[in-house]
Amino acid sequence: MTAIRKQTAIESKAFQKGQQTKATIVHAALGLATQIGLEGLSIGALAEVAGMSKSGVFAHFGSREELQLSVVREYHAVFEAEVFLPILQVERGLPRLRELFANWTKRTSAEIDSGCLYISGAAEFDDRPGPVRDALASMVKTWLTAVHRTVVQARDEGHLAADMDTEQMVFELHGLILALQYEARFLRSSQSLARTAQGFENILRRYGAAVLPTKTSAKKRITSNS
Amino acid sequence: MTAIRKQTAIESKAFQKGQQTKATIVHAALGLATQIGLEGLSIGALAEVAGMSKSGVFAHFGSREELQLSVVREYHAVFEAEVFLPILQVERGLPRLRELFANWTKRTSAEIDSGCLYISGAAEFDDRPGPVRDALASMVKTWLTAVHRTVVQARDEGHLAADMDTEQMVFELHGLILALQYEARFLRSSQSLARTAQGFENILRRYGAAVLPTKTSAKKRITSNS
DNA sequence: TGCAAAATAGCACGATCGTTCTTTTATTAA
DNA sequence: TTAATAAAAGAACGATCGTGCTATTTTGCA
Repeated sequence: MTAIRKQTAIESKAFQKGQQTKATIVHAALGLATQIGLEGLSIGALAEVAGMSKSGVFAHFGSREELQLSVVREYHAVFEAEVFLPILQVERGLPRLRELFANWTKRTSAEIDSGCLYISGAAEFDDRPGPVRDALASMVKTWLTAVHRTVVQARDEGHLAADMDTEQMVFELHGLILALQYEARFLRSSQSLARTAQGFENILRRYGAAVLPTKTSAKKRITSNS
Repeated sequence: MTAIRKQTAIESKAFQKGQQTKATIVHAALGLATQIGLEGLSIGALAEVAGMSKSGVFAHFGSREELQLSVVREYHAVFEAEVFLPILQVERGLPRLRELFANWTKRTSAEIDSGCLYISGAAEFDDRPGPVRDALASMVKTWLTAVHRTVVQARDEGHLAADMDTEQMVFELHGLILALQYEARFLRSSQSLARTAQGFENILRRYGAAVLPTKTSAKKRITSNS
């Protein structure tokens, strides 16, 4: 039974306890970072909430910057799994665009307790060059590109005006999300969610969405529309 | 001549050297805070750029928090003088609203080198209760109220649709500014300024601005319009 | 010019920061 | 079960943080 296993330490999954606790640490670090910011994230405080020693935490990353990068990557994975991947199940065009914005809104507003790292990180690192800033900007651009692609698809499906400015629409959608985060999270305004939804409808109307199906009836009405 | 002056130290402007250097310190602190954030602002670094000792700087405020509050108040004064006060010279209605947004945009985009404290501060203090957060939120609300008042005036002048949602319009305008700051300052996008201007025109059109006078011809055309 | 008070500097404190090194504990493979 | 190795802890470092205390310098008025 023991002789059967011939795998070396390199090709095996051996010594994987570290990876597991590292994942736990990164998860805790993301929670801290979304509350007090990536710059406010300290190894000492992280060790305390993780129930470990400072050096124990530190050994997993080798530097504070690498810890920050791990947190950014973790947030990217969470954001992708929660906002982006689900919309691929919805048919292209306006339905998918609606689903995208709904998820995006949900993520931003649900984060009244946790905060959006893409937004707080931008404020913290817009004057701080380095790998963390690069990673953040790269991931945000990736996401905005995905948003743009979804808009283009909606236009190509005939759900938006053919001569519309797709990048302009992405810019305005982004503004709605940022205003939602700002007014809901910082100003504690309770109406931000409704204003965001209304703003989305206003933008859709302007960019030539002939039919404005509701989220529930979107899929069937659009297919019979194109 | 000397006997005439009977003022005490309290009612006189005597010993005002301190006020002067304090103003210099706050000005330098504002420069630092807009670059590295209110939380990143340290007394040691501030003393260095001010050419003073740490304790010399500290004595003017008594605490770090009071220093942060002074910086916030200073930014409020700068913002008011630069963005708000000038628009009062322009006649009420759409012309003033245009001027307001132009100044706001200018302030945000010109701050590609200095940063907007209302935005970075919101990201830093949305989860940090205390006097600094309260001061920031209060001043932002004051400004947004002024924006709303300007919108209401434009509607009452007949320059916007009578049944429009004024608060919704302020929300969307705010979103444009936030998107401008985000994409210009963090993502280094060169097109943000044009997108912001285009977004403003789109919003104006949606909220029923019948005539869309250019900035230069705004004043005369509007008076003959109402 | 001299005197009082304000303004600034100097110094030191406890705390926390990121990081390095050494030692101990936990885990895995043989 | 034992040897090898990963994982975690412990301790200490230089630096910087905010802040208090005590001198020293500068300022403003008589």
